[in-house]
Amino acid sequence: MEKEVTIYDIARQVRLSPATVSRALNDHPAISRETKAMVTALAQQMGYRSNPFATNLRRQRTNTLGVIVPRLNSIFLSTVLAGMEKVANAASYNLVISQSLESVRKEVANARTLFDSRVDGLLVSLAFDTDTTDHFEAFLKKGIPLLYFDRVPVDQGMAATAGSRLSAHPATQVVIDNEQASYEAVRHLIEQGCRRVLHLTGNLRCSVYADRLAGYRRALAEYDLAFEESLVLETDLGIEAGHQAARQLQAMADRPDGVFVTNDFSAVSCLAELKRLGLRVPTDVAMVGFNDDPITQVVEPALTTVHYPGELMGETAARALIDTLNGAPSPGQVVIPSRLVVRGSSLRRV
Amino acid sequence: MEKEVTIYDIARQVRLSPATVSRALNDHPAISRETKAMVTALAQQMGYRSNPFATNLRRQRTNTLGVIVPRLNSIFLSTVLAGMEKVANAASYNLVISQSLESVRKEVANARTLFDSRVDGLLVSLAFDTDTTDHFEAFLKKGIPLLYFDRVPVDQGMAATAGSRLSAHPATQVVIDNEQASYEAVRHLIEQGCRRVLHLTGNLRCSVYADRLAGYRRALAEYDLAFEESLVLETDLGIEAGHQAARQLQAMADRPDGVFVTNDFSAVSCLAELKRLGLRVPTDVAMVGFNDDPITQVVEPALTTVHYPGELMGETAARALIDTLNGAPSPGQVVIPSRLVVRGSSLRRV
DNA sequence: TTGAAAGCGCTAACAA
DNA sequence: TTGTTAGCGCTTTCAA
Repeated sequence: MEKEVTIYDIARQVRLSPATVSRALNDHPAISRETKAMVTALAQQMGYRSNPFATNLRRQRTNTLGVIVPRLNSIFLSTVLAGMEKVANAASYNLVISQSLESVRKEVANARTLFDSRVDGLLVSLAFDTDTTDHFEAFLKKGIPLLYFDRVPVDQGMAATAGSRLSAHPATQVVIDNEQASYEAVRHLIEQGCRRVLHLTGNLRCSVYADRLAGYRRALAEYDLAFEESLVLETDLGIEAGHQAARQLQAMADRPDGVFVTNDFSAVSCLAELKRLGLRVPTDVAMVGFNDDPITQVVEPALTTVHYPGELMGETAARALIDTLNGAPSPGQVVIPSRLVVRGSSLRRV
Repeated sequence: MEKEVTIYDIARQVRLSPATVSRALNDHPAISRETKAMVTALAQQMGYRSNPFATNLRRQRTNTLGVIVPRLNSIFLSTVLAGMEKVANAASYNLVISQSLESVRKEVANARTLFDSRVDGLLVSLAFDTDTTDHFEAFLKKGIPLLYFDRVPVDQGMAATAGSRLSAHPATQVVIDNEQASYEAVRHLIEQGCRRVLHLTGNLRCSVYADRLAGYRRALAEYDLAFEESLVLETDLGIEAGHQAARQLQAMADRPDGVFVTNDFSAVSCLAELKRLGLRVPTDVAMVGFNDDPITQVVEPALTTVHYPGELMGETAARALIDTLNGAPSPGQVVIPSRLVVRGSSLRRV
């Protein structure tokens, strides 16, 4: 374990003060070309590496962004993270990632940890059961920029803020227009001839699912179709939820002829079970999923779904946060485009 | 932006020295109960939070583990990361995660960044085309523990070290026995009556794929089946690779009756294409995948695969690294159990 | 263009 | 059981 080289060591060698070395290394304008060249070369040669703790201690910033996601092992979230990492890395920020495992308790703890480790900014997608943002107040109080992405606080969902462009809450948010995307998905099913559309979804306290339900209702209303409480299945969107939904659907007296699932994985498992039960997709039941998970393209029939650009969302969120850190004003709410991708599972009219 | 509370502020209030406050806060044995209680209470009340940079600068450690993975948006890797995060978090370590995007160049850059940010330890799964570990030498030289998981340096794969329990390289590694897992998968196909088994795999310079090929060969040899170069397809294991493999298989003169794919996603896309081409699975072609991705259970027929416990691997790796940091000797090579999960895609004899 | 000096907040050896 | 003191490595104000 060798001794670390410091700017003092370099200073001694070049017979300059540590201050000058520091300036030279930081490309300070007041330092002469030659000095800079000399110092840089020597630093390189001596294997110098700056000590970020000393720097951070001095500068009072960390060049680190905190991230809290519900889970790491989801293809959507890891794609978002990949986008964030790309942008953060390019701007020489590190990402400290933690997962709430869909529990507010853990989310609160994570927030606390990240606050204590003094991240320069925070990127958050909320847990299933988070219904308050009190645990993020500390960041706002300290002026640490906070950005919500995808699952934002409920009172900030698209449906809630529609009409009032500005949210009272000072945090930036990056979302897709879940209400509209859902509306289009359901409208598509109706246009394919569906009259009873089952809606298999997640926790409705979550902004994304609440907004999607709103879009579902809007589409029904527009086509004068009655909204039925019993056609909305609130589940954990797991593999089992899909199977069960299929069985429920089949058992219904007035059998639905369309299913809109807010998650591809669940949709695919529902589709598989429907086929097993002898129902034809899309003939008997047309289906639309959500996310455009790669899985949609390997099932038979391929699943119609809402394309949801995870990587772009991650990039956008990271970029927005870093911009804020650099003094730009908060962009408020950024809406990432999404679109319906029509495939075999919903195409009935040829 | 309020002023931060420091131990000096607390010290002033309780009329003690900063050193005592520091000790009290760190639960130092030499400090009296009452003092501790008093200090802790006041700290809490004043909204004190320790400054990790000062601490790190002083202690010369960061309580941070670096992670380099090929990609973030893979269900397997994000599951591994989830496991790591859980363990690290519990031991109050932060994870700084970066992705190499399967490129050595980026991997080298990431290693450099993490080295400079002085992580206490490093967890690495190598990129596709990494064939040297020179860029990690700096860590070893500085005595920073290094642990490889899943994709380890080639000269350290199971096949290479079989027999010689100890590797010359000082880095710990956490892997599954790819050679054995692959052997069992192929043996299973053979026992189901397959005589020509196509092997769709990834970059053979990667330890995992090289080892799996070795297992494939061993199984063939054991049953006196000839090894044919042309039956090994080295691809990027993407969705297209699966499709293409299916088409190639169909076009072969002496058509293979089994396929062993080293990745479920690719396997599933191959399966879908085989069905499209009119081949029956498992009757005409029996299939086995690798990873036990949830996707395997929603396809028809369900895919036989090698269960590969990502979360456990992540937990084990993080724990091993942290143990090393706490002075435990390196466990050398840790082998995580894996097992063949037989499902419909390979079951021919009833 | 460069240097001196102070200080960021904390910990630990040594002393009491 | 507590205090004194020095210093981790860096940046920055002020002065030259």
